[in-house]
Amino acid sequence: MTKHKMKSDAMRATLRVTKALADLQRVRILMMLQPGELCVCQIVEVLALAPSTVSKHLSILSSAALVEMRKEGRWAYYRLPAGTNGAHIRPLMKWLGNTLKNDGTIEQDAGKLKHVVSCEPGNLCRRQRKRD
Amino acid sequence: MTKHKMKSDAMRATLRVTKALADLQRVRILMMLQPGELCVCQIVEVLALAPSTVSKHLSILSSAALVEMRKEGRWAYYRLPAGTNGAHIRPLMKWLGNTLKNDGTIEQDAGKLKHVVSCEPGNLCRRQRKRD
DNA sequence: GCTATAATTCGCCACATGACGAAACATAAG
DNA sequence: CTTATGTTTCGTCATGTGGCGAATTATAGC
Repeated sequence: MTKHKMKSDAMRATLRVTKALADLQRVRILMMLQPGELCVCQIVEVLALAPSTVSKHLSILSSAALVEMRKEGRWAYYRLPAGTNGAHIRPLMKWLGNTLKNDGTIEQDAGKLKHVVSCEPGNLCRRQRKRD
Repeated sequence: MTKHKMKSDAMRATLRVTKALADLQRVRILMMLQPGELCVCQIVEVLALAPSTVSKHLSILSSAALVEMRKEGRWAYYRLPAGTNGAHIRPLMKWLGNTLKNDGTIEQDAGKLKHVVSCEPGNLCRRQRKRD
């Protein structure tokens, strides 16, 4: 059963996930989200990339079901999928967390995050605009 | 300690692994190796790719420590790292196996493998040469 | 030593991917 | 309604990646 023309649906989903994990910036995002949800501008601040670039990364992570999104007003908050939704990829996240223990980049990102989360998103984006 | 200029060694290793997993052919190879070691020409036979291409894939998997190699005469046998060597990536392989349960491509590969392993490597390569 | 052969390395090409800025979109504020 | 602003989409470009065949390497057999 479920044979004709299904052409490896599982493989497609699997590769969406592994490809999503095969990029430095996306791994940094996932690790940043471990403590809790973040809005796009906060991620932009830590990664120091163009908003459009970060948005693209988030959409790739989203397609792989590695993150979930929530809109609140003008802001978009991203988080790791909780509960049943995240069950499938939980082992991967655990592996990621283990292999990246003590990684310099991740530690620095966590440091920056501490400062970033203490600001209102609004102030943050205003600051980003100033820099042009 | 271990700070100055180490520039995220863990991250480099992690990305070597995730990038290695982010390709259809390499995932097929890893799944093929679950039952046991295979020589290059057997893998070539199943994937139906040029030997040079398969060799490249195997070297990428090797750099990521996802496979080990053993030379016997003219033949090179590849296998999943066993015991302590494979401990780090075991969770990943387990996840891969789970998500690819019932995948069409993987099932077909397993089918081809049954026929391929029943031949001597020598005969196999002879057959491949014939096809030019 | 020479030939045959399994595997790898190299050079090349087509295509995928990540980066940016500009433009478009959606929602809050005036 | 109009403006301001956070995010996304689109177009473009530079770089990375996967594929092959030719050349190279290493080992078995004559």
